[in-house]
Amino acid sequence: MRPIHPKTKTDILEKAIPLFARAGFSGVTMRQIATAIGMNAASLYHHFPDKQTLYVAAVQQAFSNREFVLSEILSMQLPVEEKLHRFVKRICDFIEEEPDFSMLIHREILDGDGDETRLRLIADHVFKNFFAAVITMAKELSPEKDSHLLAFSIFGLIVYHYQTAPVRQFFPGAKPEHNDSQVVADHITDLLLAGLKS
Amino acid sequence: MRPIHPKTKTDILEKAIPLFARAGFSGVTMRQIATAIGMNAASLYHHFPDKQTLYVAAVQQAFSNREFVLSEILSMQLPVEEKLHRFVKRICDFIEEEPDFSMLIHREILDGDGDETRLRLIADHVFKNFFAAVITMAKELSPEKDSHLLAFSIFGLIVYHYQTAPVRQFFPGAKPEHNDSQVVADHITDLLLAGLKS
DNA sequence: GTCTATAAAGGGATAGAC
DNA sequence: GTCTATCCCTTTATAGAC
Repeated sequence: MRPIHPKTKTDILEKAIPLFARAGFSGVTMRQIATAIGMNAASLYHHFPDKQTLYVAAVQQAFSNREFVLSEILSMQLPVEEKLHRFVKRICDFIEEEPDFSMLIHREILDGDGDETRLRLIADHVFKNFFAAVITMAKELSPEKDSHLLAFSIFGLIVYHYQTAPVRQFFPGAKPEHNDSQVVADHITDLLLAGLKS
Repeated sequence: MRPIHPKTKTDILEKAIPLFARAGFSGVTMRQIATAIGMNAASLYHHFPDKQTLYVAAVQQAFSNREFVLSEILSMQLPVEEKLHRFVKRICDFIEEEPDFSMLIHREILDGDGDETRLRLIADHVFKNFFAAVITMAKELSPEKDSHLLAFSIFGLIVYHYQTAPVRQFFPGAKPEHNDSQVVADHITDLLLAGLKS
């Protein structure tokens, strides 16, 4: 007589996450979610009172258990240059492995503009650990700079590259290897360490 | 007996742009657009055959006549450091002045993933001139680097900062002046020129 | 060129059988 | 816990008067 409810509920959310990530709240219907799971739309209402609640639960589900290990890299006994490189590479790999997660954050920042609750969810659940790690990393490299601006600059360099990946292919100089995390991480690390004048 | 049609059609698009920018295609109804203009929803169908056509026209309208002058800065007789700074500042100011435009690009890259036509529209109409200017700038500063990666890195540094503005306030170290284009441009220029080790 | 009225379809949500 | 059936409202889109 074990409860099997938790699994079912989580199954729904896991199937809903990629749908919401790709089309947004108003771009996905309850019928589409139900079809993706292989159940009837009415059955969703047994697990969630309404679409909004299901959506918020899906976002929270997507944002939980993603506290991946940047701190591990920070505590390594390595030159800071090597640390930074591993650090950037780790974030690149994560974004490549979890495209739905990245798209959902991207979309939440866009759609949640003005909704403090939604934005705080991202800030607290998603970025908090990332951010703390980047701050630590940045201070080790450049203690006198504004760490807030610097942390978002480092994130931006990485994230924007993947955000624009679908459209980058149409620009001059685009190469297949520009989507290789090793190449991207090398480029970003080099730029961060030495700047344009290197 | 002058034709007043063009004006009316453009008026509709100009009112629709901010709505689509903030809520996306499926987040905006024909009634909302009509209300924003002060006309009946049915009347919209006199100007556009359907919602999809109106949307595409709105995006094209938003993306046209935005060829702002970066080339002017490039041709100035100034030290490259000063050029870069003006260049970055110019882009920051533009994003601040045209938040709808920036949000619409942001949203189109997200939603248009996989749709080659929509992505090409962005590539050709919006970024083409930006991109060419950044390439020129980057090559002047750092001819041996990969100019494609570099151009997107420079864009990314600037754009990501504004993208995350609504959520940045919830992070440690956030200050009001982080939303001042002068402060942002100074930070980014410094980082690009000298890197973290400065 | 804009309106009212309305058709036709879609989508959120509920009732109740199993 | 899932299904069928259905309600009801919204939305896209059309028809036709003015």
